[in-house]
Amino acid sequence: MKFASSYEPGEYESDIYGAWEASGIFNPKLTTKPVDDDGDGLDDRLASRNTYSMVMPPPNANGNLHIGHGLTIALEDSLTRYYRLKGKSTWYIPGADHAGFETWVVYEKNLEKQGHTRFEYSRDELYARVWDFVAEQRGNMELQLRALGASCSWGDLTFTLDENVVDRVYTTFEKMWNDGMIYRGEKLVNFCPKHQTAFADIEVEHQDEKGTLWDIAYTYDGGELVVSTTRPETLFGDTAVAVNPDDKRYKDLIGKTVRLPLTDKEIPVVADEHADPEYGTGAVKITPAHDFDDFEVGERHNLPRIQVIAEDGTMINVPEKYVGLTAAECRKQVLKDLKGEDLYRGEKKIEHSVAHCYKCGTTIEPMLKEQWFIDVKRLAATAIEHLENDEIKFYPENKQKVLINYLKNLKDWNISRQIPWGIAIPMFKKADDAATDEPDWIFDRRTHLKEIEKAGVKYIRDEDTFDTWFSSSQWPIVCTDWTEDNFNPYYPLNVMETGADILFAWVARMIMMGLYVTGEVPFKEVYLHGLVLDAHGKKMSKSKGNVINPMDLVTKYGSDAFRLGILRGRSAGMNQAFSENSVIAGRNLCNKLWNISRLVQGIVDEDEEISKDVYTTLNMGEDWICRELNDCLDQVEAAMQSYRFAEAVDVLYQTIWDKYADWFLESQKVFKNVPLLKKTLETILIALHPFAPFVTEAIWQNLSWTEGFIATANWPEKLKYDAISAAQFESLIIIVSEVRGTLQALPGTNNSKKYALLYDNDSLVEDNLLLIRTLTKVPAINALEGAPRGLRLALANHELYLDVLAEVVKAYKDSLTEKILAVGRELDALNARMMNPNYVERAPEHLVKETKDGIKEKEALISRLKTQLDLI
RNA sequence: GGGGAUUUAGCUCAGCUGGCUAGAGCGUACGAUUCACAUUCGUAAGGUCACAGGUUCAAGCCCUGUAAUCCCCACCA
Repeated sequence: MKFASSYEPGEYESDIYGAWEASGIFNPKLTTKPVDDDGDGLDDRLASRNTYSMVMPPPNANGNLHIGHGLTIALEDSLTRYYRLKGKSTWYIPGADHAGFETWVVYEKNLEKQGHTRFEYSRDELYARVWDFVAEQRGNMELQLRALGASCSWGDLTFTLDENVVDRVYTTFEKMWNDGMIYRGEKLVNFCPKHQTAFADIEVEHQDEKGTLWDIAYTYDGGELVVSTTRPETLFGDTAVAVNPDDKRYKDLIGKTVRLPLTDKEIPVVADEHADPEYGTGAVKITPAHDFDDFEVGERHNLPRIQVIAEDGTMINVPEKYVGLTAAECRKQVLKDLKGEDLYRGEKKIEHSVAHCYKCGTTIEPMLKEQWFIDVKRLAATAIEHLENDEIKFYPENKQKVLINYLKNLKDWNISRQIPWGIAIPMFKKADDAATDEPDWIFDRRTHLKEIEKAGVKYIRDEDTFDTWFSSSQWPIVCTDWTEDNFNPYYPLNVMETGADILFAWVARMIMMGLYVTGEVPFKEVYLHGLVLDAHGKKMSKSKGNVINPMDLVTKYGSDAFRLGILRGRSAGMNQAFSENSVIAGRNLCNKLWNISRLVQGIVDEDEEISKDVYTTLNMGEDWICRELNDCLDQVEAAMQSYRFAEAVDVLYQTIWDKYADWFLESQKVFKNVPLLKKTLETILIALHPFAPFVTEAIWQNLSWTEGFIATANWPEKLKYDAISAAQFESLIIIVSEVRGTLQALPGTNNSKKYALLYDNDSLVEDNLLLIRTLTKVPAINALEGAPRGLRLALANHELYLDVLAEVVKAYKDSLTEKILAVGRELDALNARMMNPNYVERAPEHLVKETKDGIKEKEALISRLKTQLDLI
């Protein structure tokens, strides 16, 4: 016997994955290069284009997968496998991320542990070291993807630092440079003093904190202007004081100057909307080099920018006594000195939000730096145009609007990072001593060289690297091997599946860059998943100790169980709870399916004649299951079409368990239809395969009559059945359920063994005596002779009695009365509906008819129940 | 300040274009059991669909308002 009594995933999963991978079935059938086998000069692929493509959001190359990856793979692989069964040339392209900043942080910590710092090495040395570090750690993640069943095309795995990625990034950058979309600007950037790098706006986290607002007097002849600030230490960088133009209090001061405290400087008073008359004193000190708003005020009024805090967080360009102090020390000293000079005018506690480094939590210091920026106006405008044109369908739908809203307010994109671990920015600066007419900066791909020479002029490499999102934004282009001069059947991607949290950081940028490079949107649909929360809906975090490791669950319950479990109760864009229980439910389904197969194989084995392959339906249970399976296939297909994964899994669960096993297979213990058993089992196995690939394949390989891999089977065709016969089985289900329910409700235990069933004038029952007896377990079913006796069942169109003594019926009286009342209430509701002339007139005809039929049925039922009650 | 969500059974969630007599899993209660499966089988209890109005023959679903919870963006001198 090939089938053990329970399914042990650990015994099958890795072998199955190995066999799949070795067979090459995960590779796309169509190439990305032109094919002309028939020699007609036309690309043959155009005719046979039937593709389904998707890229995997690349997990960190040297990390481990977390629960979010588990969900990602469950979603993406289900789609991939579904469309593969549907006959598409599927291409699920795996990736690995160099995870610029993340990896750098880990590496730098490592370096520090060994007593070194980044400053001891050149950028090239650091890059080489991190490369080795990553290479050492690499591979785990890829094994874990396999364990989760990801049916991706491994030969096409793209690492974000691969040569072709860098190539594409440089090509795009060059195009943008030539198009004048790249500029070098001295701007304020979010700078983390600990990590010594700049961040994009999107990478900083704001937190509400308590702070102090100090009032400081800026004097002038004949008075003083009191300003409010949370950062007194930056006053040395003040180049103006702003007041609101409508603020009557300060009207006369506009255009005059005031004395900058603790210095002998005079700074102007300017009128600017930025000053809010309601806040503080209504007068704001302007420090363009250390505050984002002040920077803008400075631009409007052409104010100088004086940097007073250096990258290491100490004071520069300040009076002698403050130089070299840390910002915090300087603040203390300044406050003390202000008090000493009687310029301190009080303080109050406030709450304000402060930017922090998302990795280390250090307060972000806005820092004046020369950086590379992308002018996003054109990119954003084009993206908005295509989005408003509905060229990309979003799941959930509302994200389309959210994205457009974001793009409308997008600021220029800082793409420089001061981290060695990344793609070098291919820009070179003219050496200082080269006084020629040549441009200051030139583009060149030779980033492996520290300096280059062009037309006799020496240029020195910019040491910065690209923001990871700049290269990631071209991921669909790179992964599908898209080129300018070649038709590509896999671009645009059919779908982009990723986390809702990176809608702005990644999805927005892929759309902008995809359009810029290829002129087409990079994908047709976007599915965004939310966070996986713990069982109580709380965010998982190490500090809370509620982190669930997907691989632990895979080991414990199997890969399929994990996939089924994590898809359950999940819908697009929502943060949703997850617990081991749902994985257990998934495990149970796998085991159920295993045992279903075990039973079917057993019946097939006993079959004496070699059965025909062609099935026919011979009795109503068989017609019924065909109808139900067709219905199930319809629902699964509809669900997959609109990314309702949980619903697809749910429908399959119900169909397999409650319909196939509980009713159809039970009925097959009476009538055995071997060809149909084979056919229907194949149907449910294939339909479940996208979600539970391993157990379905394990069964497929163990069954005696199946061939090849289920992973490349054809999606099942609809089954043929007789509709009337199928409907009759529905009646039989109602009869059996009523018998079971009534037997349970009767006093005593083991009732099903005690009481026989009596029927009168009922062909459905008469024709199915054995089946009903098997399903209800009653000892006998007899034709009623003479007057009715026993307990009449509350069924509309059947004359069925349980052969029980009068006293047992009496004990059942209360239940009977209750039942009559319940049916009465339902009848009243239906009658009320029919009494409403508007309903009869305006509701669709079929509903009115349904209501009428319902009334008749309930009336008949009540009269029968009443007769029964009268007999007692 | 701007934007986006959520609120349905004890818990976690479905309920797509209004037709609902509101579903599932888990949990609970009761019962079963050599003969595919205790990772099992059967039966049942459990809901003012957050609240208040409105539209409609008909509202969990649409509209208006309220409350609670959450997220994102901007601002906070």
